[in-house]
Amino acid sequence: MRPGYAINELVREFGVTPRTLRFYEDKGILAPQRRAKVRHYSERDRTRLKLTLRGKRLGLSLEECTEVIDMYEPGQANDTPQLLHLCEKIRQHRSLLIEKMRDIEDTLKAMDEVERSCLEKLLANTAG
Amino acid sequence: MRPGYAINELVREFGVTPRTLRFYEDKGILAPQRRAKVRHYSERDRTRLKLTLRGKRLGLSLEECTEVIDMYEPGQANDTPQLLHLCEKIRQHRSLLIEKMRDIEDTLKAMDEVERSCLEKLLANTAG
DNA sequence: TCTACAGTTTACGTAAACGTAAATAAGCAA
DNA sequence: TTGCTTATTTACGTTTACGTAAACTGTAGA
Repeated sequence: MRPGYAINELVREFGVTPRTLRFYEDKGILAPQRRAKVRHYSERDRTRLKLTLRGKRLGLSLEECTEVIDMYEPGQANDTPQLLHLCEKIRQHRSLLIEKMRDIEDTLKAMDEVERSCLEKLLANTAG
Repeated sequence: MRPGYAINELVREFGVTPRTLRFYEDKGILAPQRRAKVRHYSERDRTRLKLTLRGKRLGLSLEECTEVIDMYEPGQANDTPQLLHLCEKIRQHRSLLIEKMRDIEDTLKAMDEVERSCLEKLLANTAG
């Protein structure tokens, strides 16, 4: 039994349903081997799943997730035009991520404000 | 003409369609006044729209967005149980945001790696 | 060998977030 | 007032990302 994962192992580890894994397979995100119809996921599958779920948490669509994953697995992009194209895609995704970062920072600041005034009111309540 | 916004002003400013604004109205996110059937959006509407779109960029559903917005507009939450509940919601949302933050940082690091190896290859190409 | 059970396939269903088309109404310019 | 443009309403359509039910299969244990 080579290192690999049954469907239910990934299901438990990542808190998704089997349906989700099969759906991702349909979409070409995962490509488990079969031993008599039964799926066996590789380390690479697990990584791609992890990256996909991370992308989803950031609001990416599955298609965008695969785009990002494809950037991580440049495979054989060795000629100059392809490398330049990859660089450009990286630049774009990075600026999107930085925008999200700013969004989060702004939201966190605002929430700190709300919490502060909330605590003040609570203090006033216990004092009164 | 009091300070306010026509539907097309918001449409242009935020790059959404009128349909989106009407949809958000249906969902109770926006509540423009009417002058003979025509919508006029207030400053508050504009702010709520802005916060909604920010939330969407972070992968929140519209329902989650309204939850967050409601936190910003605590209105009259003055009794202790409500204030405590608000504090708890803040705590939860904050931890979600921090998780997203980490996701972004991890992704950025990985992308930096990919870019570096990409630039190396490019350099090798021009050198060869 | 029987069976319980985990996994698979097929296919229709669903919720969210709008898109789009058609008919109607309102505002504005000449 | 006519004509054009913009806004509104109604309602069905669409995409994404799965959920869910039904029927089948493979396999490990009693």
